[in-house]
Amino acid sequence: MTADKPLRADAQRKRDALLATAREVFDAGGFFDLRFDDFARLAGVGTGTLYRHFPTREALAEAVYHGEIAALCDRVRQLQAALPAAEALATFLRGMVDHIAAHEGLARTLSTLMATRSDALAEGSRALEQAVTDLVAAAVREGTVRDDVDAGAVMMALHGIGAAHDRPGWRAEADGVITLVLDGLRSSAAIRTPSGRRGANSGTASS
Amino acid sequence: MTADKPLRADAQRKRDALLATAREVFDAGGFFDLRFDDFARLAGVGTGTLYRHFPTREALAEAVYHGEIAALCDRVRQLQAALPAAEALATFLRGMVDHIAAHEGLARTLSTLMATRSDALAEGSRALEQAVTDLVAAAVREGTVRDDVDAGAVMMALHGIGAAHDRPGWRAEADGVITLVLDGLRSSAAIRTPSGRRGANSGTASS
DNA sequence: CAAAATATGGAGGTCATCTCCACTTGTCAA
DNA sequence: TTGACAAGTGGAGATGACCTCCATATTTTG
Repeated sequence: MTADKPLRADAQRKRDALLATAREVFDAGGFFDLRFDDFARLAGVGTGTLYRHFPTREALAEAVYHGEIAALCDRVRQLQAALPAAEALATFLRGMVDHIAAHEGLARTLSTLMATRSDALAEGSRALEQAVTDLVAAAVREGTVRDDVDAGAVMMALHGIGAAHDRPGWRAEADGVITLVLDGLRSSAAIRTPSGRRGANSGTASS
Repeated sequence: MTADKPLRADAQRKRDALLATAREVFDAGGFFDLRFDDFARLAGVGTGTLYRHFPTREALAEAVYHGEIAALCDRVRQLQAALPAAEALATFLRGMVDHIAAHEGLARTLSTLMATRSDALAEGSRALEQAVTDLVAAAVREGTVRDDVDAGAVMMALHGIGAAHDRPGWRAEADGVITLVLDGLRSSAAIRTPSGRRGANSGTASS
């Protein structure tokens, strides 16, 4: 995937400068308010160079995002190694809320990107999704989590939390979502609903 | 809120044309791929007229969105009148997934708007949020739903479903989220977790 | 019917995005 | 070290979307 092309020394330096500046702006949340050209100047490179390294805004974002994802994946694996799966999952999800809370700008930027151009970003976040899926699968094997709900649902809920981060009562609501998801995931909940499969299509709210 | 100004006959006709076209493009999901000027031509009006009626893309979207929201609010109230609150809530949430599935383009457009410019849209969706909040409150009074989780959490989960609508296994995952939320909302789940308040800050995933 | 009020539409200004290429910088073999 | 070729740079300017402005057209009213 990452075919390391021997990049020229000079080029590497510029690229790093771009990436460093991007990270700053990204985290400050002003990623979309800044003219792309000015962004180049801010990083101390010419527009041409900026476009050479990152053809689009999204490409740049994706590069920054990549490191972030890697760190989160590491954390998932650390937790999985240290705790029972169900607990690891709970801790990770709670920690995710803290993390998003601590990096508001980043969350904002990411959700915007997700909504507009999901192609590259969705691809990049696949790794995190895989890690979470593994964790959920482990919890299912433990018997502490129901097996009739896809791990993707957890990602979806997480996505909702990130995307809605500018709501007034965000923190409380985000904690609420996590609580609902975790309690909903307990196997006993599945037992309490023995009918199993739930109908997919029913009354539709016509517009 | 909607102070009806006596609009000139001609103006009303143009406005309707704009709105009708908007709804089509909106539903087709091409709302952001279409040049705003071309949009005017498509509706058979001049650019000036377009901008007179809807100063920004968002304003136009908001106008379309408004009707949608009203319909959903109606549905919430109908269900609440016809069923026990907990059941009404479940039916509404399941129905929402059907609805989003049936209007993919609209869901896509809305989530994009939410992410980019939440001001007007968030304001417009307040009505729906209020209706859902009422419904949850009724279920809490019934005793069929826990009282320690904000109704906003449900909206957040819903938001996540809408925003992630282009995932491969969307339908199954969306149903999964709803299942988790509904099972998580059962009062008994709260009883099973008697410690009550959950810590807000713990280990953070440093980046 | 005339005139006053209201609305139209599209030509053109403004500004962010992106391309292109003359020039600079790095690399490598001799 | 040096020359020469490859690799990269940067910013001037083309492109094209967004929005404003106002001379003209359409309604409404007295």
